[in-house]
This record gives sequence, structure tokens and C-alpha cells, in this order.
Amino acid sequence: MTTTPRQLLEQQGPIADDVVAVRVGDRVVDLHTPVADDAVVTPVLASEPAGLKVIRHSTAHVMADAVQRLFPGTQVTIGPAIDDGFYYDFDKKDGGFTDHDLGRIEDEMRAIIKRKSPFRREVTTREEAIRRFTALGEAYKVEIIRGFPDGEEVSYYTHGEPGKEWLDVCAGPHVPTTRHLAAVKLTHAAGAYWRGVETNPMLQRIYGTAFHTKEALAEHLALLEEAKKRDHRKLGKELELFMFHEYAPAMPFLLPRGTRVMNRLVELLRKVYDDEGYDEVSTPQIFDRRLFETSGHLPNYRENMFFPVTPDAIDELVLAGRRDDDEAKKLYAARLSEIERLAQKPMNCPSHCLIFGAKRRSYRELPMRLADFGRLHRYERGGVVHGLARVRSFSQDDAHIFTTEETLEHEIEKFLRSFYALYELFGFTRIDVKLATRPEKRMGTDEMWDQAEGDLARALDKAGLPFEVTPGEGAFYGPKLEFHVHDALKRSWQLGTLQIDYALPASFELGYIGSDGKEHRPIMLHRAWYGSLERFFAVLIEHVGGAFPTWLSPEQVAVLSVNEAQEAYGMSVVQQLKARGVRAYGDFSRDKLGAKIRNARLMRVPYLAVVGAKEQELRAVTPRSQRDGDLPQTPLAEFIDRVAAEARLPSLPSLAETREQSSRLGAANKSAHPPRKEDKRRHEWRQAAPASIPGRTSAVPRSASTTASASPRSA
RNA sequence: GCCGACCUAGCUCAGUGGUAGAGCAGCGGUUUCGUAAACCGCAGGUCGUGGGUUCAAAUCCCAUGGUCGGCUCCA
Repeated sequence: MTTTPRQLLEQQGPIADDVVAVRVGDRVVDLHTPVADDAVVTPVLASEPAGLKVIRHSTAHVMADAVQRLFPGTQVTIGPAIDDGFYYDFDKKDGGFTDHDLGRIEDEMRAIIKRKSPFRREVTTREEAIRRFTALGEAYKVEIIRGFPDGEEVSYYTHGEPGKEWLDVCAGPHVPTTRHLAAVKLTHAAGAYWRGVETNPMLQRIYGTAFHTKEALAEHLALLEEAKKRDHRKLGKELELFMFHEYAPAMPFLLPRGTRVMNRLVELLRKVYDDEGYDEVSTPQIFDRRLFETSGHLPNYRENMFFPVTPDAIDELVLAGRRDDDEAKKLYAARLSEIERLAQKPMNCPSHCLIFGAKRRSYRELPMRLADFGRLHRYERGGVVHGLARVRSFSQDDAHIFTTEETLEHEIEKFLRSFYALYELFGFTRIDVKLATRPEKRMGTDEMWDQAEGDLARALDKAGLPFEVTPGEGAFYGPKLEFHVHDALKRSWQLGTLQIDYALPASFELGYIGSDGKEHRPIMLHRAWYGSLERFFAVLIEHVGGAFPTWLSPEQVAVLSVNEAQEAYGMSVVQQLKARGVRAYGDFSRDKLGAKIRNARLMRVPYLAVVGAKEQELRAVTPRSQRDGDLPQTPLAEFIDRVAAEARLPSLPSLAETREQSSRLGAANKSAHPPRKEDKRRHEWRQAAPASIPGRTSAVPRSASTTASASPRSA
């Protein structure tokens, strides 16, 4: 094979400037990699995703080159293209890279790019490559090459002026020359373990991004800025939804406005629970350790648990420690173990097993669905906590379903249908499904795991849901279905989950009497739709940019007076709204109307109702909607009817309706609610389905220039 | 937990060895005003905390808490 794609393309005519590689079958290769003489090659353009990937990977090489020029002695490791850019990991002798360093590196990269040197590919033997990189002092590269099978060819790439080429082991492909690297930006530096293993040395990673044009790069950076404005931590502070304090790190305080939203989220679920046969329970926070020995949490989950200690236990330990005789040493050891006598619950499942096991159960009681909004505490290491999305104290829409083999499949189906109906209601359309299989640390037999993993995979197939298998990521008691949704900055968070558990019913020796009069063991499902309420709240805040739909909003109407003469009328408007269950407040301060509007808009109040002299006289209001802007003056009674209707808790479509939906799960952007019958007047209000969240259009204030761009999906 | 950065008034941020600042919010007054910020004044900080260096520390050094970006780990 001596023919290059460049030659093949040239036979078809001159090669366009923006061709960075070619596609041969499924492979993307560069223009100078030899291919079969009769290969069918199609150009890969700089602007298409595959082309951008080539550009970014090539940029990573140039960055590594720049780093080694500026910081001699720094070793290179790996540097792949990733979703929105690339990174390269370095072993730098004296600590990490500063922001100042990043600027210098970027300048150096521009200088390298300006020289327009070609990327060249060479092939050598494994042994020769090892010799070559050993001579360069690149220990990590040598380790990588040693990992290749014996006798395998090794390709490497160079760029740069002759005699000063920069060299990297690499499968490619790369752009023809550095000329194609038009727009480059280094974003941040961070530590990363070599090969991602915590016990390996910490390397220094630089993240960057690159595009085919400067305009595309600028657009991407603007998008990131826009996304940062939706960060739930920022909005949580601005909108007074929640706060943190260093006296309770990573444990959120939900403020009045945030609590109102959360309560609505829970109210909605309680209604669904009623429809679907769940029974809510409430269980203790602190247990004797024996519970978690039985459940397997102590052997498998201890590192994530808090252990409360009584003052007696501490005092006795201190006293025993003060004495210095043999008996005291024995006493001390005994007291020390007492310290861990109590444990704060990290999950609800053990309590629910106790409830199930508390009396003789009949098959007639199954499926038994126990729901629990109880607060959980999990010790999380300092570096992993993240706003409301990863906390140490949280609650879940947790429920455990005790079921028979026969009804298991039906229960899973029911879970999936309601899950998708719920998420569609909130406007989440991009949901990644993962099937997490048996971890190393686990309970139960392999047969149980085979069974449970198979059950879940079959249920997904039956629902027509594409999913990814993540081996070893399951819970210690059973495999998990995980439902992941992205935040504003495209970080993916697991929200809902469904887990099949054969292990805990066995550990707790749970049983029920079947219709045959014999004792049988139930199967347990652990399930949550929202997952952690706090995390769901975080993702929801970012999804809607702080502008909640009316039914969820902490305040639904702000009544604004034009001047003090309307205060009495305004107060009566607020009272009448409240009487109809609408969360309303009045702003009768001496501010100008413009200022009142600004304040209410900043707090994302869905409806403003302006009352001036005209409105007072006509018993009317002039509304303005967060979503639709100014609305015509409306009689008060009509306004109240309208808002009260929109403020009501939405209902999930019935199971029959969702059956149809579940067959098109993942279909984008369809409203859960068909448009209602509208009369003329309603039409003026530009009715949208009240329950669906307009995340893509009005989630950020209208004044923002790139309204749609803040959506994580549109990037 | 690891690597790096950051922490100044309620919030957003200036201030890099020599007397702690601004805007907004708050409070007091003036203004009564029609769709995104009226005007004047007042008050507010042992510069996260604890040590150290120095004649002198918000500023330099060490420790510690918290936060942020990643890594690892998870709802």
C-alpha cells in the first residue's frame, strides 16, 4: 500500500482548503497515511465533528510541543481530543501550571502554528520506538509502548521544522499542516492521576479547545459564559433558594424560596404515589450498627457513613485512656469499639426491610411499595462535593418495592413509564440510560446477579430504550439502571435509578406466605425518579435558568403599584389571589414602576400584575408574563382564574397515555400535554402547556443576546 | 482524599509591605413617578481562622477551615 488519500483525492480534482482528513469506510485517516490503491475515500471537512476532533487532537500535540519548549524536562503522557476540546497530561517537575503559564503556552503554540509545518507520520517497530523514547527520557511513553503487543508496528507523528521536530507516539489521524489550527484557547489546568488510578502519581493536565475558525471558537466561549450564568450555585444565591455554611460543609440550607419549590416537587410525587399504590413511611436517622452489619453497609459502604457518638461513650473512652494498667487497656479497647455502635443512615433500604419483616406477610400484600423522603447522610470526600448536586445531607424520592417474581417485570415497566412521563413534564429530553453491573465488593451469589442484570437488560430492550453497560458500577446489593441528565456545563448527573436486589431480602431473611401456603422470598426493587431531590433541584434550576414554571415558582404573582394611591387596591388583589391558592405578594414601595418590574423580573416571578389608577377604577390589572412579555389589561377576576389554573399542580398523563409515549422515548421536544382547547381570550395569552417548561426559549432574561444558546443541548 | 487556584462590607468586586475602597443591597430623608435601576445622606470590615517574618502585613511565609476547576469516588 503506497497510495495516499491525497493522491486519490487529487484524481478527483483540487483538494479544498478545509479538508483535514478522509474517511475510509468507518475509519478517519490523514491525507498521507497509505491506503489500498482502490480505496474509496471521502473528504472530512474541518467544520464537521470528525474534522474538529482531528483538529483538536493535533492541537494537543502542538500544546505538548510548546510545553516542552517552555518547560524543559517535562515529560509527556497522553493527550486525547474530548467532547468540546482536548487535554494533555504532563509530568512537570515543579508543580502545576499557572494561568500565566497557560498564556505563555498559548503564545508559543501560535508561534509553532504560524510556521505551517506539516504533520508527518512514520512507522517503526515496537523495539525501535522503545529505544527512541527511552533516549528522549520519556518514561511514560515507554510504558505506553511496552503495553503494545510484541512485534506490533508503532506509528508516531512529528511536526515542526526539520531538526527540531516534535515527536509523539500516536495512532493519528492529524491535520495536514499546523495551518489548519486556526483558533486555539487553553481553558484551565488541573491535576489528574496517571492512567486515572488514585495510587498513581499526580500529573498536570491542561485543558483547551480548538475550532476551525476564530468565529466558531468565539461562539463556543460565549456559550460557556452563558452556561455559567445558569450555574445553580450562582442562581441559588441570587434567587435566595438555598445557602451553605462552613459549620455544615456540603449540607444545604434550603431557604424559604427554595423550600417552596422543593415542597411542590414532593407534592407532585405524593400525588403520583397515590395513583400508583405507594405507601409513604418515615423511619429513624440513627441505628444500632447491627442493622448495617445485616444489610452489608458496614463491610461495603462504611467509608461513606457518619457515625454519631453519645457523650457517655466519649467520656468513658477518655476515662479509660487516662488509666495505665492492663485492665484499663482492655477497657479502652472495649470502649473504642463502642464509638462505632451507632450509625447515621446512608440509605433507607435497611429500615424498609425491618418494616417488611416486622410481621408475617401474605402474597396478597405484594407488591408492597414503601416510599420514604427521609434525610440521608453520606460522608463524601472534600473534593467531590458540588453545590446541591453532590452533598452530604440529602433526601430522595426513595421507595422500595417488595414483589414476587411474577410481578417484577410489570413493576419495572410501571417505573419506566412514570419516569419518562415525569421527565417529559419538566422538559428533560436528553436522558442517558446506563446499566451498571456487579461491582467487585458485593453481596449475593453470581446466580442472583445473572438473574438481576438479565431482568434489567430485558426490561430496557422491551421498552425500546438504548443503554450503555457500565461494568462494575452497580450497587453492592444489586445492579442499577441509572438515568443521567446534564447540567448547564454539560456535566452529567445521575438522577433516577432502579435497582433489583435479591441480596437484602436474603440477608434480612424476608419472606411472605404464597397462595400455596408456603413461605417465599420477595424480590426488592430500589427505585427513585428524581433521585436526590437536591440534585434534581440543581439540574432543574439550570435547565430553566432559574425561571420555574408557574406551578413550581416560589412566588407566582407580584402585584406592583404605580404609586401609593393604589396600595389598598393592590393589597386586595394580593388577598384575592392568595384566597385562590396563588402565591402572590405586593410591592407597594415608593420605587418607580420600572424598578419594581426590574426587581420582580430578576427574581423570575412568572406574572407581574401592574395596578395603577386605571386598573383600580376598572377592577383590573395589567399583567406581564415572564415568558410572554406584556399582556393586555385584564379584568381582575379573569386574571385570577387564569393564574390560579396555571398555578395548579400538573398531573402526569395516565399510564395508558404514557404507554404510547414510552414507545418513542427520547423523541425530542414533545410536550407532555396536548394543547388545550382554547377560546379567543386565551389565545391572547399565547397559551402554552402550563406544565411544560420552556427551557429553550425563555429560560434566561429576554435581554440576554443569545437566549437559546444557554441550553446545554444546543451546543 | 490528591493537584492547582481562590477567600476583602449582605452581594459583586478594586486594593501586592506604609491610615481598608467602590457599586448595588440596608437604614434615614427628599421625590408620587405607567413597564428592567429617581436623588441626597448615614451606617456597615480585628481583609476566612491561627501562628510566624518585619519598625510596619489584606499584601510575604507556615498551618488550618471553606470554596472553585479537575482527578479519583458517587444520588
